[in-house]
Amino acid sequence: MSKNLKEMDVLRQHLAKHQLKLTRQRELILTAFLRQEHVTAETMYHQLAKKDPHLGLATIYRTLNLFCEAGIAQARHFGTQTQYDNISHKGHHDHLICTGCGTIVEFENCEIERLQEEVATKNGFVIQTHRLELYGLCPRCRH
Amino acid sequence: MSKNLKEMDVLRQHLAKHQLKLTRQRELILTAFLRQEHVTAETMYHQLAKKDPHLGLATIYRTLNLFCEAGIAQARHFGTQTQYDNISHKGHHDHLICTGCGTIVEFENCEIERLQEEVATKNGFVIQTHRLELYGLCPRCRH
DNA sequence: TTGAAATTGATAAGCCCTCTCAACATGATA
DNA sequence: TATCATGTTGAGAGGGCTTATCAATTTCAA
Repeated sequence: MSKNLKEMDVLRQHLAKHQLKLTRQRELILTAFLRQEHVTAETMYHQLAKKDPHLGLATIYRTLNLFCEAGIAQARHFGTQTQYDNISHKGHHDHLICTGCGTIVEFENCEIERLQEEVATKNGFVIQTHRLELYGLCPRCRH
Repeated sequence: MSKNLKEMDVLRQHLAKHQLKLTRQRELILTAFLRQEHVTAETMYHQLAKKDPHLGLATIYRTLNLFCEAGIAQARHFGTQTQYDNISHKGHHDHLICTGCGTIVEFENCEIERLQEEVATKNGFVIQTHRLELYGLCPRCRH
């Protein structure tokens, strides 16, 4: 609960800073978004159809993109679709993605993160964010 | 030269194994593909228009996807387009991307690759490919 | 050389996402 | 609290990129 409030505040601040408004739809979508690790606009569209049958798909896309700008979500292209990851609820994590069944396993590896910083520094870059995806076959799809 | 022959052999073997045929277009596209680091289907379409004005865009897409299946190329979604990377000509590389000016710096880091394998193994996965992108500010954009 | 089977080119179709715009909601202001 | 300028929404049209369709053509094993 308190976590949701925290995210809601991040959103509120972002909205205030850009002369945007907090709408019923944005609250609804944020609440549902925070309950999950990754979502697709399409997925949320179906999930939320029960709570608000008139919620439009365009609004979901717009709102998820808004979350990205606010630093609450992160867009990731997977296959032909865009996945929106919840990056603020818990620490950053990377993905192991099964090319067979689409299963996504999350992982964190400090050592890799440290090496990334090293590479960035060596090139004079300051990292803001990163994305690491390992594609392969999960145990079940390996035969 | 000998390298191109090597790739051509990889393709030939893949074709033979799947009852596919080596066509003039496939040779043409492979030769052009091997000369570059990353390409877009659209890019190749324009490049090859001079050599073969009737070469269709669909054929290029089909052929690049074929190269992916043969292990010669690797598809990567970048923005709204698909980039096809030449992964066999030289080693795999990752990207440092400047969020300020869009500059892309390539890098390789064996240690990171090794740790990725470790993570995959720990989760029972067999990695086929991966993608690592570090987003941040380049030296010039840091003020 | 022949012919079954794969491939091509042109374009239609499909998918995912964004744009458009009239109707509506929000929230700063009085 | 009422007003109203401005942002937002929903529905569908539009758009960019990629794949499917299919008749004509090419490949290659026999």
